[in-house]
Amino acid sequence: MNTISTIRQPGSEHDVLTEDTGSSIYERLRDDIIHGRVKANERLKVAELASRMGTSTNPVREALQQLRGEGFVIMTPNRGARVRPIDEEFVRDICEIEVLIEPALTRWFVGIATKADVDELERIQAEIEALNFADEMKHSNLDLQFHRLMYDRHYNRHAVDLWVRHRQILWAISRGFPTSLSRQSNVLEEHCELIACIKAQDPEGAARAIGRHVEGSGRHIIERMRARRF
Amino acid sequence: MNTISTIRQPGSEHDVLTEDTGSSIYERLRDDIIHGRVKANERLKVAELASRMGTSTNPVREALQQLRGEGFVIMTPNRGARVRPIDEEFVRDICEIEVLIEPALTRWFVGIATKADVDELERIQAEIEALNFADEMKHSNLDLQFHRLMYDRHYNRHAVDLWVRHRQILWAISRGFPTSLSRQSNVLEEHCELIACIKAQDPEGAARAIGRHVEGSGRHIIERMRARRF
DNA sequence: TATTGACAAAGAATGTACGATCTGAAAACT
DNA sequence: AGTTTTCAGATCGTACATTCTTTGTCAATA
Repeated sequence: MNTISTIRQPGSEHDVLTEDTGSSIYERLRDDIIHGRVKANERLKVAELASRMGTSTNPVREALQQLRGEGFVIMTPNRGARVRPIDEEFVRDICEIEVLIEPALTRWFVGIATKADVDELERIQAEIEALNFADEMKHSNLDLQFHRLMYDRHYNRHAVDLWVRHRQILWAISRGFPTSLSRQSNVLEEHCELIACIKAQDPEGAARAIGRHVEGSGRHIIERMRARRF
Repeated sequence: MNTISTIRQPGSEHDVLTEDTGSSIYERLRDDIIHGRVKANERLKVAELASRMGTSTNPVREALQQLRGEGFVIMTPNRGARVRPIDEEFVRDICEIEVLIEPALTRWFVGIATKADVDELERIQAEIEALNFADEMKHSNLDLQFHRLMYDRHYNRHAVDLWVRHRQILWAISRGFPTSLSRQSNVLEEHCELIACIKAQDPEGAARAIGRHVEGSGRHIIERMRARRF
């Protein structure tokens, strides 16, 4: 039923609390991994992390277990945890999965979208265009609103959760990366095309549009990752 | 609620050593959740679980964190862990995702399959037919071999991991459920159709076949779950 | 002399115990 | 009756013990 948002949402309003409150030692570890601040396959020693985080070992252990469950670290018995590499392949894999899932979610949305929904999508899109990528965080929030409007009511909560998680990862990776001008115009164009298909009650067209959207987004992130290499 | 996890699994095919070491307390908890031996949204108290498992609280805490990462339990700060409900919707959700992913994996396999691969598939299929669902565990292993042959070499490790996890969940749920005769014949037929499409180098046909296979499997599990209700 | 093997010691992960802190609800009070 | 207080129960954090892995040294042999 409504397992609504029992899942934590690190994205929106973080920071500020920061400090060593330990509330986010999981997030700090996750961020370090995603952003590549710890090398791939590097060993994660609990004692070392604990002293760095300013806590004892137990919270670190539990954070590592959670990350293990999410697939970010790989643990072998009596041999500790290692960082799962977050490389271009990882991004490609995630995006390929999303290329399969998001069109399905979108196709369903076309069937249940009301006039109010379309109006709301156009309103958000207008805001996005007005902002014009000036503020990375605001843009991300608007983009999230845009897609959330389509997916949030879907009955397949598991698929939506997967989408949320993948999106968080991709966003964390691409945070700080500048968006190229060509990608900017593509994003706007793809959103508009999507809205047009929804208006026209064209599920297949909408699915294709979102497929291109996801694929383009993934390609852009990978290019940025390659560029950072130097 | 009394003897939740004290039941020994007779056919547990784990390689000797695991036994009651730390990782198995994770498996026991996971099994209890998947099989519905703990009620949905029921609170999981670490001390209680620890005494039942015969260990101290720390291993339990870490197991819970891992389960949290995998989405089986929901944790809120200072308020502990609750069981995420594993119901028909959950199974349906997982299957719908697999209906999207597995055809993609299969489509790719058709492009790289060799004659040796086809021979191996046919050999396994012959074994399955010879066994004819006489031994649930053996059948499951053969079926796993069959699909693993197709997926294991895929470049998208993330998608394959997702498939493995989903398969484990579905298998854990359906373990002990008898397979209806109609489902049995469908399984054999779908496998053969799949092999035929691979031989004929027909990716789309193979994708459709595996799609039906997954969908039929999911429907069968859900029907069995409903039947158990009474 | 160089290589290999055993063995001991350091390092790290896992398990146990206990104290601190928070939550939830019943009991006491105005 | 509604509000506050109190207290048991549970979670979370710290410290320590145990067990396993890894490393480094030294001796024996070719």
